[in-house]
Amino acid sequence: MFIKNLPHKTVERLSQYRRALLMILSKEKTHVFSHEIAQMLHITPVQVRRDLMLIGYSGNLRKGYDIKELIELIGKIIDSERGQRVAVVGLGNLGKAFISYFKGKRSKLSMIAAFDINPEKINRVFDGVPCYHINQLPEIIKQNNISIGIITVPSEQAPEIAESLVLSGIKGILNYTPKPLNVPAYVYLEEYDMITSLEKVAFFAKKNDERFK
Amino acid sequence: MFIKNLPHKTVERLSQYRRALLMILSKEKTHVFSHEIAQMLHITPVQVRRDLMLIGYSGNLRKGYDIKELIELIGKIIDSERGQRVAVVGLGNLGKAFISYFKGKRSKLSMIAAFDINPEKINRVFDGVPCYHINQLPEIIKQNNISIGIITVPSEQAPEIAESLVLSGIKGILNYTPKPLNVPAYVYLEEYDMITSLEKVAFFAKKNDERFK
DNA sequence: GTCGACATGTTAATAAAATCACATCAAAAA
DNA sequence: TTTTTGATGTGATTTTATTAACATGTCGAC
Ligand SMILES: NC(=O)c1ccc[n+]([C@@H]2O[C@H](COP(=O)([O-])OP(=O)(O)OC[C@H]3O[C@@H](n4cnc5c(N)ncnc54)[C@H](O)[C@@H]3O)[C@@H](O)[C@H]2O)c1
Ligand SMILES: NC(=O)c1ccc[n+]([C@@H]2O[C@H](COP(=O)([O-])OP(=O)(O)OC[C@H]3O[C@@H](n4cnc5c(N)ncnc54)[C@H](O)[C@@H]3O)[C@@H](O)[C@H]2O)c1
Repeated sequence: MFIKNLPHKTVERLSQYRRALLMILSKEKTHVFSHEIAQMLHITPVQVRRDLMLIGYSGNLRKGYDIKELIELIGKIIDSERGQRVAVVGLGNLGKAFISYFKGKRSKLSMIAAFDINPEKINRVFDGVPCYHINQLPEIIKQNNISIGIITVPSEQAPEIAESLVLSGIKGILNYTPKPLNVPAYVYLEEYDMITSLEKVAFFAKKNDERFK
Repeated sequence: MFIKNLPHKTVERLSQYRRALLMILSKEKTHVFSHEIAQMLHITPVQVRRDLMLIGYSGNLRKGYDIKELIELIGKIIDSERGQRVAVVGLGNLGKAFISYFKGKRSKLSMIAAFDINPEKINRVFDGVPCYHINQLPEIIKQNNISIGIITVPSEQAPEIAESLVLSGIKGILNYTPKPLNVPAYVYLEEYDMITSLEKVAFFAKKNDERFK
């Protein structure tokens, strides 16, 4: 299912809605109100309703939104119909955290492979995901039609890993390294840095503190 | 130093600028142009100049911006003068990843303590950070005047940890758990979920793929 | 010296995101 | 029945963020 020009922020929230809905889904509770979703995510009910409007979903005026239906619809919109395959490069603390968190989650996304350079990790299976030597990356990526790569190697290695991923035909990269990467325009790149998040919290915590004093 | 109403996004980028600048700082290279910063972070030079304008920094028309000066100024704005102390709750994969990444980074932010419930981790030092039993949390937080908490425990435990942090007087929380938390308005809360990032990449990778075909 | 190349700094315009305000409706209560 | 309550859906508006446009300034080449 395709909806033209869904705003970036809406896409992000749809993913969050789904996560939150999966969490409260149960036999007893089949419906949910916009203000309930809103409260969970610390946003306004209007925002929720507007997002759902954009994806063309209508709730029941008296009961709210059908949780199961909504989860499915969100899937139809943000997931790729044929599924997408994912690999993690760098099976250290962060790589492991990701894989173990990912395990057992829903999905059209499947975690297919990990890569590392450390012999102790290679040819072993971590949380259901096999780890290969980094040299095998191009081969495995192509063979399995993996389209998304997550980079969690030490930052100095990040650029060469990114290049290798791109050359192997990857379509999207999620970079957890603080090293800024350069990729062609047809590859979608997202970067995240924990310290930026922390500094943001620090800044607004300090500001809040002054305000509420 | 205080600048009224710095936009959220600008605060975020200032942190990123500093990180990038620290990375390229060297004896040979003392100055940098807005387009160089922009390229590293995949934004436009105008955006960079505008942000720097907002914090009142002027560059040299011919040489660009003085890297050292700029790093310092950003610090004056986003850091708290007296410094802020940080604790990590849950010393698992993610908690460790954070601490080891944090180590050796600049800072008015100091990582003071970790907390866990696993006896094997308690009373040991990980990457310079001592780990205490979770029961000691209120005491240690208060004693050390820790104002920021990072939550990386299993998600079921997150709400009680958050409550305990709030009761101990914390000012900001960074939650890596997928469980939505509720905290009073005077506590700044930031939540991050890797899977949302991944799903975003997946969505735009798929979209890009169609566009460039 | 003056011209061209190329930065910065800033105002104005545009775009993106969030919110307001209210029409609409379904069910419970009167 | 009729009224009240409390939800959804959405155009209009406001706020926030980004980009365009350009005035200004510096230096090197000619
Ligand atoms: N951005 C963030 O939020 C954040 C947070 C923590 C860590 N980090 C960064 O993420 C990266 C990983 O952190 P970590 O704590 O997991 O580190 P780690 O040292 O635990 O893991 C790195 C892994 O990469 C492997 N590796 C090294 N070189 C490799 C190569 N050429 N090819 C494949 N694998 C290779 C290592 O064997 C190791 O298993 C670091 O760059 C760190 O700075 C980022
Ligand atoms: N949001 C994300 O991006 C993301 C990514 C990966 C993991 N996670 C989440 O982060 C959390 C931690 O992930 P992980 O891979 O580090 O898990 P982990 O199991 O490796 O670590 C959890 C740690 O918390 C400790 N712990 C358990 N109960 C505790 C309590 N009551 N008090 C103090 N400590 C306690 C455990 O002993 C363990 O050391 C999980 O909730 C996971 O779902 C989130």
